[in-house]
Amino acid sequence: MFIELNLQSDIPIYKQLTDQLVEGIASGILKAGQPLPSVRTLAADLGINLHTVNKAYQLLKQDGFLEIHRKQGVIVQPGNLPPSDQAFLDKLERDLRPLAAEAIARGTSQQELEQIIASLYERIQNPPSQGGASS
Amino acid sequence: MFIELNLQSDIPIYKQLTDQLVEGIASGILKAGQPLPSVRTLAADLGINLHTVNKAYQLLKQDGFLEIHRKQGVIVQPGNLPPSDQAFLDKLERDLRPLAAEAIARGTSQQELEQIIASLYERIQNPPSQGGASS
Amino acid sequence: MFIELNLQSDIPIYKQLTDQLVEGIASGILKAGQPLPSVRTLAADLGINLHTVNKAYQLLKQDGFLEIHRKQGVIVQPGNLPPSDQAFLDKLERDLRPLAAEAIARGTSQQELEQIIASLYERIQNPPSQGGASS
Amino acid sequence: MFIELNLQSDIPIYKQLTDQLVEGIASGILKAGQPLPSVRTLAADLGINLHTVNKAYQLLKQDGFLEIHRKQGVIVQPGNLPPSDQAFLDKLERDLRPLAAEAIARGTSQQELEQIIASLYERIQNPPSQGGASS
DNA sequence: GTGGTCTAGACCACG
DNA sequence: GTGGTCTAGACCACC
Repeated sequence: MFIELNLQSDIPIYKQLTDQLVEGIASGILKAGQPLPSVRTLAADLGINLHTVNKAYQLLKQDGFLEIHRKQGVIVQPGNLPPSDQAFLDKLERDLRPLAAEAIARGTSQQELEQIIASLYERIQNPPSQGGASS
Repeated sequence: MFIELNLQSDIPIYKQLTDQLVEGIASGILKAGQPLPSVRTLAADLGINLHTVNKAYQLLKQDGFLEIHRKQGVIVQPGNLPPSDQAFLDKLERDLRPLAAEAIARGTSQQELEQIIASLYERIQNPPSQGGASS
Repeated sequence: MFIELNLQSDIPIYKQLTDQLVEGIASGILKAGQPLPSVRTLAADLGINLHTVNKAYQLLKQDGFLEIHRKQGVIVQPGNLPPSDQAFLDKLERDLRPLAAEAIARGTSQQELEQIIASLYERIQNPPSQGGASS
Repeated sequence: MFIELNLQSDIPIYKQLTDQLVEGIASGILKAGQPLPSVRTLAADLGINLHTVNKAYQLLKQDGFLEIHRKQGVIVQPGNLPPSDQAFLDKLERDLRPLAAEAIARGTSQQELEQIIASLYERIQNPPSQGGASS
């Protein structure tokens, strides 16, 4: 797996895990229907607690990014990924609001912020490990 | 004060407080040098504990948004607000990354996200209570 | 632990704690990566409140002397300790200034003062409990 | 007066006052027997509370740096200034200890610290406003 | 009156 | 069991 955890970070491990799995889906590294390691396997690989992996998987299942089957194991949502509906856009705005407010208070221009967004879109959609590997 | 807390939210109260105070500064509702309520007063107004208000004030002091004085109480940083330096932009990017990743995974276009940013900039910089109120 | 508090002193308890922990790090008694007692354990050991210990730990974390983890607890900064940069030397000078001024006013010679410094360096770097204990 | 207060500082005003008066004595700017402004005058000059000046004067009187007379007002100790006795050297060491410990922990060399001391001795004993005014 | 410090005891998130 | 958060109530330093 491409997962890299920082156990010293202030960000909870399960959050790092969900974030990177979602980014894997966003980038196409994880494709629809693709199986993911079992809870035990991934926990062992990453050297973390089994419950932590399970929590991450359950959260992603709730959000519709994964399907969890007793026998088949865990697979990336093969049907429709959760949509960009109004509820999501509202949540996005709530999350962005304090970031935008601090940016404004510090004098960061709207352009600077949008440039960061653009840079992230570019890099997430074209991850380094796939560059020129498409042929 | 214009602060509105949701005591049931899973966002810590002190975080809601700091966020809204920063937004107040960003919007110009809180002006440089302006005094803020004492920890006790604000705590009483908001129906929360004085230590929670104090924690929020201390964090904003650390970040350079407030000055705290023995007698004078708390005032909005009258000198230079913290700048939009590279360290801040880096932190901004780290915070934005998982949001952008989920947006991409859900099919939110870069334009939609930038529109939310634009909307936030507009609304934070021109808060309702100040919009053209002079006419 | 080697911590000794004077609860009657006018020096805040959390300050006594941070001072002694920093001295422990300076002396090598506390080694990089070494775990420290949990806030509850240390508070109980020292007969003080857990919040007081927590405050000391948080301050040392801010300064880069400690890392605080959810499960693992608190450990001495295993990476780079905070450096002796210009900002620190400036702060040191600001703190030393009133001490030097009073020393001069009382007729303490520069040599006497430097001798105290030398003595402190010697004793902190070679604490009693480690002095040649290998023979 | 040469006193400069920073009302925004974390250092209590009375402490800034005593520090600067002691430094004035150390530097020779304030000479033995020299009268100091009355509590009211100095408070008015500095724009601070009368009680704050009074507290500073009382502390310096306790330490033997000033004499306070009902009619004559306040004068710099005309007799013997407080000596550099063992009690003072002990206090100096107690105050220096946490500074030295942090310096060691950060890798500041003993030479660097002594250089700061030397620089302070030099500058306090030869204040800018007296440079070349001795002839 | 202000903030600074300390205590006591509670509940929750994390792993 | 760990730290994180919140509450409640107290005393002190500063001005």
